Amino acid sequence: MKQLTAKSAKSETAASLYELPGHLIRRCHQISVALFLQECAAFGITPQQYAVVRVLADHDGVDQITLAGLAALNRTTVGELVARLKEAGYLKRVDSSDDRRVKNLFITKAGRKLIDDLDNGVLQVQERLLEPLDQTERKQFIDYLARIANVNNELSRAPLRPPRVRKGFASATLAEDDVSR
Amino acid sequence: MKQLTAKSAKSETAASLYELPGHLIRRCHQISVALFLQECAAFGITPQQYAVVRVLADHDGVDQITLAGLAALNRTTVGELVARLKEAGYLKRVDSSDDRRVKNLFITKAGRKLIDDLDNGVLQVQERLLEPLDQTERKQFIDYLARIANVNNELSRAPLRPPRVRKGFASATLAEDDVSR
DNA sequence: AATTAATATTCAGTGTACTGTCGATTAACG
DNA sequence: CGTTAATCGACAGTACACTGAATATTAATT
Repeated sequence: MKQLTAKSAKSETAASLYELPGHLIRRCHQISVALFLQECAAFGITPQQYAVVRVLADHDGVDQITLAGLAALNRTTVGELVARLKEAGYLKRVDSSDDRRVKNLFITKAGRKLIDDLDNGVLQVQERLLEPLDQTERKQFIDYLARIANVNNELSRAPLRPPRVRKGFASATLAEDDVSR
Repeated sequence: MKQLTAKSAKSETAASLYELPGHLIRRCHQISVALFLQECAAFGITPQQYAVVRVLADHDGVDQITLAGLAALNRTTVGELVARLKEAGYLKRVDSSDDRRVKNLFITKAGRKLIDDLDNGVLQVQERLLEPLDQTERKQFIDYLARIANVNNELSRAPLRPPRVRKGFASATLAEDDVSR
């Protein structure tokens, strides 16, 4: 038995492209990136590069795969980002002595300074992005985003991953809890 | 006079990376893309390619720049997408007789069939994406996204643009109004 | 009509975002 | 302890997402 709703009518396209969440999310992402680049133009840094350095500030010494998980980026993408950030002097790569496959990544002083310098700018970007919403709506919006991102995390091709606890390392940062929520 | 809030304390970083709307939007975008690719794997099509064909279905015969505006994509990106979609047989490119700079783009029967075939899949993608939210929240979320995208539209590096009314063309589709809202 | 300005497309270059595969190395298993 | 499995990083390949400049052409201005 056919449903007699509007959607079952053959020629009627489901919803306007301009109302599809996927399309809207892409546009919001474009705007977010544009605002970041504009705000941080003086530093010649991208949002993804910022995320990588920022993660490193809290998890100094991790390997690239772990870093990718913590930044929700693909391993190959992180490899390229790391190469550029190393070139720019914001991080260092050191061959691990424990595991000859691994390259440990360490934030430099310039990297820490970058995070400090960008702190206000990053906040302002978020402010400008959310300007169309009032305070209550902003909280809700962020909550919705977080729920969608976290509940569907494993559906992503580059999911967020907490750092694996490694052999003799007593994890200095209480990472596990921090990431998942 | 210094404010004595937490934020003025030097070492305290403003907000967790994982709570920044920009970062969350990127992760939601990743998930949205992953879901689309998975759902439409049989057709070998990406969300952006879908958007382009979809726009063309409503604005057959437009030039690339107009198409870029209607899909909120960069002109160069659209050029590449068009090349691939032409190769795949979903659209045709015809040199304009009016203006020798212009290449008019036309959707093919295969293109229209694609849109039809993908209709249900696209709806299911949105459904799965928004699953963490209840019906009321979904409406709100979409409204928030639309407001952020539309109010900040001009801040994007690839803003949404209604089609310019061209010389002797009585625009068949009521485009203007459709796009802005 | 000649100069200037604007527009459509393309090209070269950079950066993000993956997949699939490979070599080197380490961990797990029997 | 030796085979197998898993893991880290790199490479090749594809697609999206831009910027800035060049080319060709049309529109606007003097």
